[in-house]
Amino acid sequence: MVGRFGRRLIAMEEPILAAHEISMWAYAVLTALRDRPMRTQAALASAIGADKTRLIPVLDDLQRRGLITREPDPADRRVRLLSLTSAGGKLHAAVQGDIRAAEEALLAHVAPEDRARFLAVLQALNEVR
Amino acid sequence: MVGRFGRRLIAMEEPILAAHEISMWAYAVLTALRDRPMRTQAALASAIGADKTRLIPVLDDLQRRGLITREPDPADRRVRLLSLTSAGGKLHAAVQGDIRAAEEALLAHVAPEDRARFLAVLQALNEVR
DNA sequence: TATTGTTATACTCTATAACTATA
DNA sequence: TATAGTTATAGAGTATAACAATA
Repeated sequence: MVGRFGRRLIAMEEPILAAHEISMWAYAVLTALRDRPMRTQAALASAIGADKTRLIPVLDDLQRRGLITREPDPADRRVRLLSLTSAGGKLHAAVQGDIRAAEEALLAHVAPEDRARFLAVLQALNEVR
Repeated sequence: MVGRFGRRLIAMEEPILAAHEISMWAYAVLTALRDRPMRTQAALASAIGADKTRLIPVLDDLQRRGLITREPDPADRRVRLLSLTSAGGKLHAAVQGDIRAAEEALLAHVAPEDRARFLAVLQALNEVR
């Protein structure tokens, strides 16, 4: 059931991401960087559960489109300082808004008191152990 | 959250399936055939949301291990009649038992009244539209 | 020598197309 | 000719290993 629901959500999000010309990984990057800038690409990769090598083309694209900054740290020129540009922040907000609206529409089929309980249990299960 | 929970469940199930030397697709096949035998491989594939071509090595293996039968229909020798053997049924029951036990252990962290509600909402969300 | 990022390579999963056999 | 199943091939997505730059 969880698998089916997850696939349903992904199917629901895909056209939204496509409309903003952004991949799921790119969206994950924007979300992570909105929470806080990162000092290394490896830290970003582990934060979103991705491999560092498969993040590189994603970062290349985001940088080329002016959605993130990616500069060598003057103190240690091996590492790349990553942060969101204002354009990146705006795009993230737009995508997040669309996704939340779609989620709300789906959750509208559930009674409000069940809805809150459902989300709380889901969160609790994710925090077990 | 749903994605994270789904990945967690998959990670939980993987060692169980591996212990029984069975893949996730093979388990899906056994489950579908336990519910009812199938008249064609294509019907089985669509029942479990798989492509018919990627089912073939799975069926080859299950047949070789004596877990399913797979015989040409005498009435139309193009189609293969599929059903579970008793060994297949036993293996499915064993795997399902182990998976259910692991799920119960996880759900034990949730209050019993929340648990039923959670599963009901999950099912309802899957039935929307 | 160790670490960050990058590139090249290989591997897994999946889908598409071509083929065989039956009808 | 049309359909069920099979095989061969190609395409994503991902991970592993080798490499370059910097410390």
